Amino acid sequence: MRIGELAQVSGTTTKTLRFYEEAGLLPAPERTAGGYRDYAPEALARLDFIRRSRTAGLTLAQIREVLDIRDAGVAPCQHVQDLLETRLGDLDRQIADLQALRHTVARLRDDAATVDPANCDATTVCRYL
Amino acid sequence: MRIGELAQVSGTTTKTLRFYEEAGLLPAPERTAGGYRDYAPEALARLDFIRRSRTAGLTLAQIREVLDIRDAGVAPCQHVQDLLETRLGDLDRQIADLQALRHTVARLRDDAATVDPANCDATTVCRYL
DNA sequence: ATGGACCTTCCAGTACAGGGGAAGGTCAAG
DNA sequence: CTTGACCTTCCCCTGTACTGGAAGGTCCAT
Repeated sequence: MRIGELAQVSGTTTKTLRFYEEAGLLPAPERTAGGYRDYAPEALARLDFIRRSRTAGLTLAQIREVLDIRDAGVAPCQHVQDLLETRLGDLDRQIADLQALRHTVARLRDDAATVDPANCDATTVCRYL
Repeated sequence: MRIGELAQVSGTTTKTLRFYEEAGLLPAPERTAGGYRDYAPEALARLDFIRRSRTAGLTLAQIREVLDIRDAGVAPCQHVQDLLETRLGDLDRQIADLQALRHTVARLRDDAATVDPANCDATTVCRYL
C-alpha cells in the first residue's frame, strides 16, 4: 500500500504519515524498487489505534510509550490503564480550572453589563479587568 | 524605574517586559543617558491590567486590541464587554468538550479495569483504545 | 516521449508566550 | 581601577502536532 492510499483509508494525510514515522510512532515501511514507501496492511490498525488514542486526548509522546511497550513484545494493558487514570485526573483538574475561570469571567461580564458606558473614561485602562 | 525593578514589582521578568514591548502591549519607555529603559509609574497599572486579563484567559492579541482602543483615547468598555461575552462562550464550549471527553475516557478506563491483564496479548495493540 | 499524478527529501513556518544565553555597555561601590 | 550587578541587542530555542512548498524522481497511460 502506498502512502497516499494509506493516508486516504486512515483518514489522514501523507504529511502526517511521514511525520509519524519521523516521530517514532510508525515503523519505517518497506520500500519499492523506485523508493516509494510500501506499507503492510497492519499499518492501518496502528493508525486506528493512534487516532483513537488522540481522540482520548493522549499526546503523541504518550501514544509512543504504549506502542514502544507493545513493540517490545509486552502487552501494554497495565500501562494503558495507568495512562487513562492519569488522563482522567488531568481532565478533572482542567475542567475544575476552567469552571473557576468561567465564574470569574461571568462575574466580570455581569459587572461590566450593569454600568453605563458613558461613565467610562479613557484615562484608566478599564476597571472591569 | 528600571526594567528589573518593574519586573519585580509587577511579578514578571525583564524578558517578558521586553517581549511585551516588542508585541505592542507596552509603549516604548524613555531611555536614560546610558540607554537603559526608564519606565513611568503608569507602566505598573498597565501591567496589572495585562495580568488580570491573562488571568481571565484573554490572549495577548485580545489584550492588545483593548489597549489599542484605549490608547486611541476611546473608553474600551463596550469592547471589553464583548470580549468577555465571547470568552464566556468559548469557555462554555471548552468545558462541554472536556466533559464529553471525560466521559469517554472514564468509560475506557472502566472497561480496562474489569479485565484480567493476563488475557492481554501483545500481538494486537490494545483493545481498550 | 510526454503529461500528469504520485512519490521522495529537505527546509521552513504555523500559533502561543515567552526563555536561554552570548557579546558587550553602564553604573555605583570599594 | 576594578569588580559585580544590572542593562543593552541579537538570535535561537522551547513544546505540540503538524502544514507548506521547493526541487526533483517514478510510474502509468496516451
